[in-house]
Amino acid sequence: MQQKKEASSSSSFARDAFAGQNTSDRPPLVGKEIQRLRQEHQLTLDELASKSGVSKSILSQIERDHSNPTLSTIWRISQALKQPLVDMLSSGEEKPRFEHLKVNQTPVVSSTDGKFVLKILGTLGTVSTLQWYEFKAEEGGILESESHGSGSLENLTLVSGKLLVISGTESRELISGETLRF
Amino acid sequence: MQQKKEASSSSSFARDAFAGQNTSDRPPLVGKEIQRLRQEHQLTLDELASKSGVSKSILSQIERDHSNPTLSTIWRISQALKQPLVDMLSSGEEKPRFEHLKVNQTPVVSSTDGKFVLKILGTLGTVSTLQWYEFKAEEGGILESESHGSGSLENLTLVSGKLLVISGTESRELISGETLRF
DNA sequence: AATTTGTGTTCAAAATAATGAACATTAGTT
DNA sequence: AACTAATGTTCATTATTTTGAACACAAATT
Repeated sequence: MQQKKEASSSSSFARDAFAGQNTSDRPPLVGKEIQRLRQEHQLTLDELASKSGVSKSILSQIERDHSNPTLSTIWRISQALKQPLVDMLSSGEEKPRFEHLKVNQTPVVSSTDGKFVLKILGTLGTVSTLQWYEFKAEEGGILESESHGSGSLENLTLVSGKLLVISGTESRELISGETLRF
Repeated sequence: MQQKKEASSSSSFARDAFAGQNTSDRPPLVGKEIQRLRQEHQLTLDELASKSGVSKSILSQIERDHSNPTLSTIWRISQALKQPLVDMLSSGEEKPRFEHLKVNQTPVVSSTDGKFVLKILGTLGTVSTLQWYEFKAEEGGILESESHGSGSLENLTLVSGKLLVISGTESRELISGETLRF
């Protein structure tokens, strides 16, 4: 065998699931992330356990990275937290770099009648496929937008008021505070 | 226990790793994808086994979805195939055209003193590394957040008011309409 | 055709992930 | 403080993943 973890002396599971590996070779540590998500959803271990069908004892261990979960386990947890599975696999530490856009540096597009304002809040540096807008409209304001390309995904959150969104043949009406992804 | 797979009659592993689950609740089937990648790299099971440190027997089972791999196992395979772990899991993920979050379905975190409210507006399906929040605070409200993972980038736009952002040792003060990326 | 060689599958044993119950710990009440 | 309720951790057991060796099968070589 390639690289064997030392046999545990007496307890039935390894104290640290990934004890013998160095930092760069280590599988993603999902514990912190899962715990964060669970707490954001205001769930206890018991509640998440019954929602996900995963026992709370193993949830506890996974959150503290004392166990090396199975794909189906991670999946069931992600389902219960309504979180794409992939999201839980990012971890590590961050090295923040600031980029501060002042008000007058923010590009603005507005209609001739002034019924709406679209602020281009930016494209994220590394993720060039992501764009970020603020959109304000007066009563009856209409914005017709080009298709943003096949496979593009829009995430629209309405801060206040009412909004009718039409995409192709489908349409939805949003009220204040709702989010539409399409 | 929630839902038990029937005990296998004699062999030591389940015939189908996810036998008892219906289609929509099924964890992503990584087998096909792994097999495809292995063949693209022109590796035999033996070769991938020695590259990844995962035994060829389990590789065989995983490729045919007869086993439910562990996170570290998937990780070691993805490393050997020089493939982002995430790509092997995303194949089975589904993404509805519209996803409409009603106000009361939006998870909310609020401080005990009620001085701030954080809404989890969602994670974009395809760009799974993106999360989206709405944050409201009263005068003096403080939110302390965990690290969001290595290489993560935050894009914060202040709709109104004033906000002091502290990350590690650095800090910035924002006024209404400004955007901070870090 | 028989033999070797390469490749994938199955077997029995070992390691460990998952479970439910008991225990520990914290927070809230009397 | 003592008691209770709520939440998280550890324990003993069970279920299943993982392993290395043996097996089966196919393709190539003699």
